[in-house]
Amino acid sequence: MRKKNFLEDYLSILFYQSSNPQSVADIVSQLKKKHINYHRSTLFRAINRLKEKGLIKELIINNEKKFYESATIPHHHHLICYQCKKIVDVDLDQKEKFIFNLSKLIQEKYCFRIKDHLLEFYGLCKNCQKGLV
Amino acid sequence: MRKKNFLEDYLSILFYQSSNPQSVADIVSQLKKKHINYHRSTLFRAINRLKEKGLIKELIINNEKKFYESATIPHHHHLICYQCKKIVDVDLDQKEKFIFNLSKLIQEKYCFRIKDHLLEFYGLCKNCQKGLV
DNA sequence: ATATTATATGCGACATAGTCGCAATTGTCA
DNA sequence: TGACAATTGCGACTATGTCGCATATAATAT
Repeated sequence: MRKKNFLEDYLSILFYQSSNPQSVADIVSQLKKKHINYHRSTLFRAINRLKEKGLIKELIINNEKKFYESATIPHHHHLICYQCKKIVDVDLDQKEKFIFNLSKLIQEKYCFRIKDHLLEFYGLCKNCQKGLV
Repeated sequence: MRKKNFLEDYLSILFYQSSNPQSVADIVSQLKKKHINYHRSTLFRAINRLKEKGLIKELIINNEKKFYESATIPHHHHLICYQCKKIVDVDLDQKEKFIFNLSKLIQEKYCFRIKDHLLEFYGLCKNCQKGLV
């Protein structure tokens, strides 16, 4: 490693501080507000580097673009609002144990070595429920 | 309804018969093999119509493109192989009850009205496990 | 039988996400 | 200082998906 990368450090902090998963587009607009301009490809590359280094994790929460969050956040799941697209972290102890057991059952039945899983809930957040009444 | 749509019927059958979720790209290449040529936009539109009619369901299983499967298939979950990208349906009774209970807990804790959920497992299928040894 | 009309289609433009190669820049270290 | 490795900008490219417009076509009403 020869050259120090300010952008990576900056993004690390940004991901660390943000409470919701971020897309590259989110990052771009946040940087724009602060008058920090990088070429799109540079941002994609920096984020890929962070991912390769294991500092952030890529999530699958919609099929339009990629979302990332800090890898320091413990494994958790998301509530995704159909209406306002907000993504909220879920934290409930009961989940993990069940998913662990379920994984074991599946490994046996399907001979599939499970490395990771994805559990997301879709619906309407508190705010958007009001809007519909 | 004025004009009968052959493409929709054709796609319905195709989705109904396919055992794995299909992307539009998958559909295109299947049709190409049979020398059936439609413009890309036509296929996208036909698939969207099927989705609106509730005949197929859109899945979120990776963040590159959309996948669809017949809506007649009962709700289930997928095993997705990192290596060969194969998508396998999982069927295990225990899941549903747990997810139902979990949903209830989340509704209470987060005031989030859950309409749908997504549970996918990622890892290595039987075949790709062999390849790695 | 013909006119009407809603729907389906092709074509192409456009938007967005993401990748890649190349050249130029820049920090680090010897 | 000079060499090296990594970062960056730029632009071309691919892929997915949407949309508007003109045209074609099947079903319906007259």
